[in-house]
Amino acid sequence: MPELPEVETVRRGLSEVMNGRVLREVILRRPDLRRPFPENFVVRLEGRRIGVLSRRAKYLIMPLDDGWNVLIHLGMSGSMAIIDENDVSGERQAGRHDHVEFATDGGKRIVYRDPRRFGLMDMCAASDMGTHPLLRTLGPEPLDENFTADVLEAALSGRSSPIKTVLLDQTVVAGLGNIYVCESLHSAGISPFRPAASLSGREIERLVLAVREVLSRAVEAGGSTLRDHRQPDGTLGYFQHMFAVYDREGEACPLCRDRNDAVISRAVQSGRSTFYCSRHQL
DNA sequence: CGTACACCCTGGCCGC
DNA sequence: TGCGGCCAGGGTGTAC
Repeated sequence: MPELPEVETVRRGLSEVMNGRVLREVILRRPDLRRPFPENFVVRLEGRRIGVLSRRAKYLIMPLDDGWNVLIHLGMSGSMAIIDENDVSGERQAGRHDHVEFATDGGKRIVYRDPRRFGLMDMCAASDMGTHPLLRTLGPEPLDENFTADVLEAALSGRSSPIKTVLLDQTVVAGLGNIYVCESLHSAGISPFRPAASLSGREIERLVLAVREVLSRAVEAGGSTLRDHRQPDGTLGYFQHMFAVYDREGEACPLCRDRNDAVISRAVQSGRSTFYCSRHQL
């Protein structure tokens, strides 16, 4: 579930209760997620003051006042819940998939849930952000200025794999997942099956614009659900969003409204579902 | 190096 | 209601 817009939404929600706060207590309920937690994780966090939360690709970055950063990846099923300690007065019991808790000096408890445990947490010195193994190979941020048609064209050149697959490669562009790749290609009118290197300069320009548009609209949608619809249990990261093609096999293509024969198709590429409109994605 | 695929893990849904 | 099979938004390791 969590791709760039969802992680960004989580970051914004957590910022309100974590930025500038001291970590009063950290609880680990198991030794690992997808990989083990860093050595002495709890001790290295407790008592530290948090700086300003940021994000790189699908990683949440929590800077500490001793020059270390905590890296958090939500994997496929991770989410964060904000709990007000005054509301529950210690009677809350941890759910089966509540693996980590961060309690702050502001009276909030942030709970990391991840049923499938494909997420991870790691630590990285602020000076190593450019060299850390998890961050080093990441491509450009799609919403940054340096994600340009020229940069994408260079990354696509020499790649014979389908454009769908290549856009999922985090070294090409960082933060897209299966949903937003489908949405972006649909919006740009480009077939997911095209060899990446076969895209023309004009198509690549369209694709860059589409990626930007699709992602920023999703971030906006996340922001509004954050404001208007904070869930009762405080869960962040799951918000309703209307997709044009994703999971809409058999429905009419919203970009081909004049044609009642234009229907969303589903195919499997590299073992993952692709949703597309064969009429206008060429 | 680029590509294809199995795999990590749990839960939800569908058909029988 | 129970059960097997299939599916899921991510990333990595391995083999070719």
